[in-house]
Amino acid sequence: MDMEARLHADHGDELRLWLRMLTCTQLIEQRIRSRLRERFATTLPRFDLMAQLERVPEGMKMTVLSKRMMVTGGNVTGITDQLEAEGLVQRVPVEGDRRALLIRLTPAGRKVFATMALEHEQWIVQALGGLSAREVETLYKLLGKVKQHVKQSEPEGA
Amino acid sequence: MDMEARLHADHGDELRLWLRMLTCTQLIEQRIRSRLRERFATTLPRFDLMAQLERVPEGMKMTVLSKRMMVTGGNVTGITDQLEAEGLVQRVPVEGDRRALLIRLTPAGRKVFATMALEHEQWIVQALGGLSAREVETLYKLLGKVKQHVKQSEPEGA
DNA sequence: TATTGTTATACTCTATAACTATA
DNA sequence: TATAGTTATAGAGTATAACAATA
Repeated sequence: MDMEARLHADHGDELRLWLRMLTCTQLIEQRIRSRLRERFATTLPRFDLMAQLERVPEGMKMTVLSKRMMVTGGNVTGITDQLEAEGLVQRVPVEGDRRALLIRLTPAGRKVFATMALEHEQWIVQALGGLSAREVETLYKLLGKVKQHVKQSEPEGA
Repeated sequence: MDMEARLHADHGDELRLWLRMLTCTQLIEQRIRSRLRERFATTLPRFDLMAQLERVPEGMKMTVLSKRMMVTGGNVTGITDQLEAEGLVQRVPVEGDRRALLIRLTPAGRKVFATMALEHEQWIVQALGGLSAREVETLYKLLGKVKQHVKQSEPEGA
């Protein structure tokens, strides 16, 4: 085997791994999406936004939320509009910067989210039920490496 | 700790793992999508459809393609229409069943795909470059378990 | 009756870019 | 000038369901 062939030799392994990552994620994600729709008439981005807020009672600025959710700002505005209209989140002025807003869960939003989150967690546990606690940990660590490396090698900007 | 608390005790691990899976996949997927757009003016589903066909020179029926791509039939028709209009795939009648069609890559499509696939593979290798060959293998195996378990516990139908 | 593929539709999610109001 | 958030737009991606032709 010459140098160049060797250079590309086992790249098929990475490709196979990527395709499997995609398949697993899509399988689970599709199920979560349809259950969120059926059970709670909501969507994954809406659930995701609420999940982000749930950890930070004082609220979160749009910019931060946008980065966390990995989508651009306009989208966060749209989802926030929906949830605010339903009384699940509220926009709160930020002292000292009149441009900024904190988005936070309302008490009603917190209650609704708690119900959804409980069931959501069960779906996940069920989906990942084929793994031992040790395997879950191993996967978590290895994907941590992937995440770190990908973020590090970001194509600039982001 | 009582029984019920123990029952739910380490479910947080599964949830954390799921969120990390989602993050990793989205990070890489977003990058792939934007590069496919910039470099080849195409989309992930279009690339995916061609990738499925590339392995099967004689072509693949719409139904099979639909299952492989994990989307419903109407979408496959749409993407196929686009690619056929560009001369990258063709619809071929199936002997013995006049309802069915085989979709296959044209020689032009095969050529175009080869170019894209080469670059695409490099993107993936780059994204997963933080892992050793051994870690790639471990991840692949563990995700294989996940995939198997999820498919097994399918909510019927599919 | 069931299956294959198509059509029509509607909705969610998304990025982009122009815009405003503050800083 | 730069930043925070909004608005407007266009397109990707998807599921659903009714449909025609064939099995």
